[in-house]
Order: sequence, then structure tokens, then C-alpha cells
Amino acid sequence: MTNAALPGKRERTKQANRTAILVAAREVFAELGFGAASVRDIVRKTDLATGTFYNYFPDKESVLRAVVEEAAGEARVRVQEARRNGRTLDAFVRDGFRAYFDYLIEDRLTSAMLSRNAGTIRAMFDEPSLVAGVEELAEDLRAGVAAGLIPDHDVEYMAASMVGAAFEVGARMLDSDAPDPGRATEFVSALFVAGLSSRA
Amino acid sequence: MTNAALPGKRERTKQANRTAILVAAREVFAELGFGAASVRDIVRKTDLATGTFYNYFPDKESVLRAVVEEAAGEARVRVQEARRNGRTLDAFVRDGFRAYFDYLIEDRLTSAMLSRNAGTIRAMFDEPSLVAGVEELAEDLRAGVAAGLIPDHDVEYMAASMVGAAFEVGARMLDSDAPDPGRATEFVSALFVAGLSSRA
DNA sequence: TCGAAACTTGACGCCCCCGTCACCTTCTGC
DNA sequence: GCAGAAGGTGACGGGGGCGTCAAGTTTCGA
Repeated sequence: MTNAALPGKRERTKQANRTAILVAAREVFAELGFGAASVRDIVRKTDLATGTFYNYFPDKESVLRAVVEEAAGEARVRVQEARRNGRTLDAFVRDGFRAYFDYLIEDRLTSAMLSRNAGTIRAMFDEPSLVAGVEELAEDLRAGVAAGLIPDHDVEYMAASMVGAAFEVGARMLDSDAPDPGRATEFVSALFVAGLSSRA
Repeated sequence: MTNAALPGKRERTKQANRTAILVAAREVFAELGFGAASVRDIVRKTDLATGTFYNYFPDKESVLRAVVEEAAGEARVRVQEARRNGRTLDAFVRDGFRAYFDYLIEDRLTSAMLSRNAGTIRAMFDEPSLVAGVEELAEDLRAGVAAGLIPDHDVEYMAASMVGAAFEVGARMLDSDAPDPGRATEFVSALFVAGLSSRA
């Protein structure tokens, strides 16, 4: 009866518990918002006991950190990979937005949790980059500028406006009955390709 | 000794208390976030007693409603007025953004409170318009389209991306040591004027 | 097979918040 | 100047969260 993975039961349970907490936390934070959520709310969505929670995380905030790290990490990786392949301004912009919108749709719960708590996350992790990936976009933009792909304008504001627009348009897209990432991508891409290239 | 306003003392005190609660609440919500804030946190910032709070508002949520209504109302009025005067696409866009960025700087505490709790507010008032004024912008854009001022594209996404970009760029602007609304306005305006007019 | 180590459990003590309400102070109109 | 109304006050009962820890259960390795 050892049709399980290689690691011993001990290890597997640990992993499962940790994951259960993370999953429950994501739900709770999405529904109630971080501030209103309690450790007990999370534990209740789990079949663990209160005490067990504290074997895995010292407090509510740490769980948020873990949840956000996981989620934002995934989103950023995808978007960044998509962008890396762009050989033209158009591709760079379009592929990045597309990856982002696709992710929003793929993991609605996580994106709901992130947008619900964006303000808190911003305030908590003083690297605002973590939340929105603004800093990384800025990096990529700088690289693009250096490569002559992108006109040299205020990169900070460029990144900020792209992230802001994507966030808000993404929220609208998710609100609709039949989210269409293609349309969202098309809209935002056209906007920025024109807006960025036409600068004096 | 009646050098006060016309209304009786009773009335004046009522007004003062209500305002004191609103002011305290704004601070508390900005610092702690709505979810983590308690009615007592608010009351403590005031020289009123717990019971008094409940003479003015039935609960925490109502205060948030009042605070947001006040704040968002002010911001929207300004932005809308600025936009109304725009006779060209350029003026419409530029004046609106300028009014928004000016307001951010003028009332930092309120804007901090709004951005800190944007997610909660969105979730709480199902009219997302209240928060961001997206709907109103969309209205204005529609009017602009009808008047031939603005090219006819997806107005919803147009509004969403403008609001999102303004929000994010505004946040960046406030982060800097010497916030420059002129620069922010210039950047975002150029982006959207180009982006919006160049559509096929 | 068995004993020790690893982990889980949930009750416990402490703390704080909620909304109320009987009592007191202040204002107002006569 | 006074009586009654309006409004302020803060202690109170009830509820629930927090983090801990002694006792119980499971896993592991020899």
C-alpha cells in the first residue's frame, strides 16, 4: 500500500496541511478581505485544529505573504516570459497583456483575492512591485528602450499606466458574462502601442 | 456671547460630532484598513463616548459609506467640471486628468484612504462607479463620442483604462518627494490622446 | 515489535469588541 | 428661571478571537 509519492507520510501530510491552509486562506481573504478575516475563519475552512495552524504560520500576515508570493510569482513569471519573446514593440505589449488577461481568467479566485486586497498588500509589503509587478515591467521596458524597441519616455509612468490600465480593464473583463481576453488584449494593446510610439 | 452661526448650539454640536467621527474614521480607515478597524478605534480618536457614535451611525459600514460618499463626490465633481469645459479631445482628456491629480495632492489623507480600501469599497458598494467614477467617465465619453469629439471605440474599456492608469500613475506621483501633477498630467494625456485618436 | 520523536488537538486564560441602556448633563422654549 | 426634551456617557453582558500547551495520536527507525 505504498502507491504514494516517495516522501514518507509525515512529509506528505505536512505538505497537504500547508496547502490546505493556503487554499483556505485565499478563499477567506477573497471573501472577507484580509483585515476582517481571522485565523479561525481560515482554520474553520480546513479540517485542522487551531493549534495546527500555528505549527505552519506564526500569524495571519504570514499566510497572506505566502499566498501573495505564490500568486504574484506565478502571474509575473507568465507575463514576463510572454514579454521576453517580443521582438517588436507591438509583440512586447500585446503578448504581455494577453498573458495577464489569460491568467486572470484561469485563476479567478486568486485574482479576486489579489484585487480585493491590493490596497492592504501595497501597504504591507513596502515593495509595491510585489503586487503589481510594476517594477519588473519597468525593468523590461528599460531593456526595451535600450534595445531601441521602445521610445525613451518616463519609464516609471509608462509601467504604472500599463499596469493600472490592465488591472482596471481586467476587472471589467471579469465582470462580464463571457470574458473575452482577446478583446481586452486588443483594446489595451492598441492603446499603448499608439500611445507609446507616437511620443515626440 | 452669540457670535456663533445662526443655528442653536444643539444643532452645531450635532454637526461637529458628526464631522469629528467622519474625520477620525477617515484616518483610521487609511491607517488600518476598513476590515481591521473597529468602531472603538474611531471613537478613541474623538472625545466622544462609545454610545454617542451609535447616535450618529448604526455601524462601521455606514461611516465608510458616508466618508466615501463625501470624498468620491468631491473628486468626481471636480473632474467632471474640468472635463465639461473641454472643447477638444485634448482638452477633455488633459483637464480631467489634471483635476484628478490636483485633488490627489490636495487631500492626501482622503486619497490614501480611498486607495487603501479600494478593494473593499468595490466589494461593498456594488456600483463600482462610486469608487472610481468609471461609470461617469464612460458617460462623458459617450457624450464626447456623440459630439464627434472622440472616436467611437469600446467606451467601457476606454473609461476603465483611463481610470486605471490615472490611479496607478497618481499613486506613483504621490510616492515621489516632490509630486508634480503637471508631469503626471502630461504623460497620461499624451498617452491617451494618441491612443484614442489613432484608432482605425 | 516497541519506544521515542513528531505532530495534532482543543480547551484555556486573556483580551477586546459589539451594541445597549439607565442615568446624567445640557440646551431650549416658555 | 425652570421643566422637559434632546443628547451624551460609560459600564455591562454576550460573543469571539488570540496564541499556548498538556495530553493524546501517529509515524518512524531500529
